[in-house]
Amino acid sequence: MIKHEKAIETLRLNGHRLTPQRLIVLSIIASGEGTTGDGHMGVDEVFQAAKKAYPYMDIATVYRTLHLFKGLGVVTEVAIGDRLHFELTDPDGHHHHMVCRACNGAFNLSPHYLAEFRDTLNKEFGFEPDLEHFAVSGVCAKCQEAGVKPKGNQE
Amino acid sequence: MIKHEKAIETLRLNGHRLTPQRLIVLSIIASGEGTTGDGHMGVDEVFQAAKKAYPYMDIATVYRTLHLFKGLGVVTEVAIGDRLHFELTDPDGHHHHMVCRACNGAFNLSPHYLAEFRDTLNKEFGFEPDLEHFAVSGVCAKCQEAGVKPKGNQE
DNA sequence: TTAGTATTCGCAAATGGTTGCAATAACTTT
DNA sequence: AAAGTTATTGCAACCATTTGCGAATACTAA
Repeated sequence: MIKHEKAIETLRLNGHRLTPQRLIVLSIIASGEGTTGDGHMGVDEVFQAAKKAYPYMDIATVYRTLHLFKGLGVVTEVAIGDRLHFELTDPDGHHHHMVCRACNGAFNLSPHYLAEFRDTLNKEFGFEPDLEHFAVSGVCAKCQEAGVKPKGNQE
Repeated sequence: MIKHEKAIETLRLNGHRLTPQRLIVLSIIASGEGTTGDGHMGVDEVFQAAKKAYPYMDIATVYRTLHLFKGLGVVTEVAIGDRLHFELTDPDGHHHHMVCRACNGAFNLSPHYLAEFRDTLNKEFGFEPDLEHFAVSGVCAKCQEAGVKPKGNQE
């Protein structure tokens, strides 16, 4: 797995130490699909898997590691129903997410759809939006159809 | 203040009880500019002010009340540097926010800039985004100029 | 290969925010 | 005006996440 190696290289190049905890978290995120099967894992999922590999693993270390990876661009954070989820950063072009408030499903959104928006904000206000890791909340087509009652009252 | 009356009417019409706690929170939000002076208040600001008016006030009640108001559209929630802030909903057309990750400033964004984006998501994916209370994180013009180091590493 | 040192870890305590529950109080009905 | 019903409250416990701190450890230089 090349992603792995590259991530490790990134760590070393930035002067971060190569600890077993970090390698474990990395390999879990890299290999793991999570229970949802859509490519990202909840923090607790990562933690549980990590404890299996290394029983002294602490939840604080998991959070710290994930944030480090996020800062290095190795991993992408997605907020799903106010829990944090993480996935390996898509190497061939970032994608964004649409997160359904009814079913908590996360759907990929190509950056192309945001490019215009960014341009406008730049030109109009000189504001540089964080769209690298961007998620829009809403209700997906399936749940609209099914008339599923979303959790967050949005009226 | 007409806003006040209207909000109270909204409460009654939806079958919610008119408790002193709710009236206090409402008047604080309605009158308060907060320490930032940009129209929205942090939860703790609201809580402190509310305790002055009614010493038994509980933080849980403040949260519950603010969420109720939010659900009724009376109040708008803005996440600023991962703290929740609230403001009276702008009666003549919603506005959205650009929140600067460096200085935590919040700038209004007219809905017009999001209309296209919503249309695209609708047509392309059938996804209905929650753009009523929408905030884009980023770095504002002033902070970019000043080269202020933002807190969240976004690389 | 070992000794030095700065980073990282595990732990425990704190954070902002939410929730369950029994007691209270706002509205309804009479 | 009083009694009944149900929403709402205050409290305390809880949640996910963050942080301070001393002990442990990955790297560096010898």
